[in-house]
Amino acid sequence: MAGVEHGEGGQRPEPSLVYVIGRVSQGIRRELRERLSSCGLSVADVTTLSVLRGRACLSNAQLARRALITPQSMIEVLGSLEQRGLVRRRADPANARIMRAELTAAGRRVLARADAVIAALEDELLAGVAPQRRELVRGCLVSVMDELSRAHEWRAR
Amino acid sequence: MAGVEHGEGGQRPEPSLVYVIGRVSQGIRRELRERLSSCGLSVADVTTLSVLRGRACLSNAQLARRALITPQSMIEVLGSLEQRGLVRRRADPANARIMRAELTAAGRRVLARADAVIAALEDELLAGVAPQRRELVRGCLVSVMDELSRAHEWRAR
DNA sequence: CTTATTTCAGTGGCACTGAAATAG
DNA sequence: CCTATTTCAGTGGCACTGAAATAA
Repeated sequence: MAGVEHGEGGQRPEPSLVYVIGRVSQGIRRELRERLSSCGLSVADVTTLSVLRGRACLSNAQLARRALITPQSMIEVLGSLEQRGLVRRRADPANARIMRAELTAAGRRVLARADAVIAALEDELLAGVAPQRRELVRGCLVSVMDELSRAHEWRAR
Repeated sequence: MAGVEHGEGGQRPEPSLVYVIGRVSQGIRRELRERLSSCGLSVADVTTLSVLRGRACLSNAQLARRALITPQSMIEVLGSLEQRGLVRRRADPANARIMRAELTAAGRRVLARADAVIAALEDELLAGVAPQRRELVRGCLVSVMDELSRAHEWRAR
């Protein structure tokens, strides 16, 4: 008599969007952590690599703002990625203090493998959502992300 | 010449939904951590309290499954909540091994304060999203959450 | 002098794996 | 025995605050 989790069909109050996102993010991070370990990447690694893709040569501070974490946190992720040869860093010609980062060929390769893992996960998770709705949800979340970026940058001053 | 982050208007590849959720969740967790500290609550605390609301008397294992974390992780959160008198735990009359948890009056009170904080955050974040779309987003994320629950329970065996 | 960036050091929340005891 | 739950112990990823040095 262990898994007695029968419906109890009471009308529960609808959980707010923030609560739902919190739970979803918890689950996704868990799944990603497990599946990405085969690529030798952490969740933070992949986030940073993906931010770096197509927008080469970002500074540590810029990366931190885009990933919504502090510069100090980004330093550690970036240091690990550089050590493994997935990212290359060079001093900005116009400002010797700024270190601009970009993907290496190896970084691009491993990111492509991670993309496949993530695409597979996404297919599973969105099995019950119509394709046109997926794009709509993505758009709304991008809007939320922009709002968060504003709050984050504001707080960083 | 510090914040040179001008548009560079290149057409970047659309970030996948998993990536977007990852960034949004990072930002929301950050905001919540900061704002909830005034209530003396962590993000994990609020998640657990909200799961417990309306579904009184859940076991530690049930709570863990609903919060998409391991029973061991939930033990710590629950222990902290119990110590602070926000949650009460009692042995199940039918199974002395199972400890069923429920909110105390104090727990309900502090959760109400957290709800106000969360509602305010939600209003800010969804400023750019039409009301009818919000419900659509919520519905899709609930669907994703169900899928994650299945994966989580499956892996727990 | 002021501001932005990089970076070192220490701290802490939070989830993890492994393993054990208990109850049905 | 077998399964589910609870719980202790140790580990680790990851983001944090604080503070310092450097460059424009």
